[in-house]
Amino acid sequence: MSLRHALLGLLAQGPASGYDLMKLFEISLANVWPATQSQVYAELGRLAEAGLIKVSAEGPRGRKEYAIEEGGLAELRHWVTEVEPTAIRRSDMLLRVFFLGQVHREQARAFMRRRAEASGELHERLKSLQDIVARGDDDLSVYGRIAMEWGLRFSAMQREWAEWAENEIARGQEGRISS
Amino acid sequence: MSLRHALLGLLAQGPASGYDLMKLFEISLANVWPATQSQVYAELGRLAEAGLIKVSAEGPRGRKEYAIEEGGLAELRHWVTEVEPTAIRRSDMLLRVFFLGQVHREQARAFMRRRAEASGELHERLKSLQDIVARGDDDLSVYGRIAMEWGLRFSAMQREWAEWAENEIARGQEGRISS
DNA sequence: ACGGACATGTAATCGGTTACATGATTAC
DNA sequence: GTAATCATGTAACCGATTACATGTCCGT
Repeated sequence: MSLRHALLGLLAQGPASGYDLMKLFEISLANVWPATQSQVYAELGRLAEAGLIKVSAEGPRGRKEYAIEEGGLAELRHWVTEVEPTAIRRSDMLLRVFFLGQVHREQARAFMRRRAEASGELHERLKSLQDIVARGDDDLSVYGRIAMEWGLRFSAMQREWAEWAENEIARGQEGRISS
Repeated sequence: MSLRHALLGLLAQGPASGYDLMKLFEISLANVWPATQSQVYAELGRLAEAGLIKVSAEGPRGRKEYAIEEGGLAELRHWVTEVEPTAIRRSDMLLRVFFLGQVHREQARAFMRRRAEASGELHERLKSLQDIVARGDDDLSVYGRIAMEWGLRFSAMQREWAEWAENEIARGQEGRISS
């Protein structure tokens, strides 16, 4: 139930409407916790009902601005520091790796080559995003930079792994695998 | 809809019952695609109805052994080689990083220290698992090793990142962040 | 005889995705 | 006037989780 905490986290930086929050998701959290519009509005309703946030202002077009309450801040801090992050992570990429024995060895190598390529592209994309992102020493910059660094290291690691793997598969020589 | 392909992948290695498949999940795919018992039985029913697998034998206690069909193999191979793996990955760990500005700097450092620790433990756990896993040159060993290598590199990368991050936070000095 | 493993299923609930639906305000 | 943007909501569906429910076979 992390969408709830993503919303609390954004509201902790200041009041916002559902519409504002959607835009914030798109620019800041899109890569770590994507959310859809229907989801955001529904969860805001639940959060308000639970008393963790409240409608702080109403504007034109039925705009409702929400502000975080003390209970919401407490819940956010508790979740950040005391709830252990999820350990297991589904990966349909690694799932495919397990079944690479079902295709020709050359196809398996092409799979790895493509993975290396995609990771390289991600790495470049993040690097150019990094240049745009604020380089200040405020909280958001410090922690945003730390999250960004994870992405850079991850994409680099995955690219190197895929290249290593392509090579590893080649060592087994050509021909058909199984069947 | 990857559970479907996980099942096809396992059945591609040979016929099995729902019960067998559950055990296979636990030992081999638990870390990349966990599945529950109810899910497995339900999906087997759907796969059989779609003609991608069929009941190949019936045994005691209502045991139904499933075997993969040609259509199932084709679907599996198509999914492995031609369907692009999911790019975005949710991470409630990184989501927490974004909101670390909401807690004391010392708590943020403790968070990173704990992450480094957990990644180190994961790394060790995988290393000992590696020693147990078959070291042959058959398909499953080759590709199992490649997936394992990903885990080793990932956990190492994450540990190094967390240590770097803990340091990075320290550079901003002590005291309260925001609020 | 009995316990543990084998074996299959259903029901309720939840979080997430996609699509649909509607309307108000503002800038040009 | 009108198009873009602002703004909120509902409904159907899907995959995954948790809990419940039931019964059989095998080894000792």
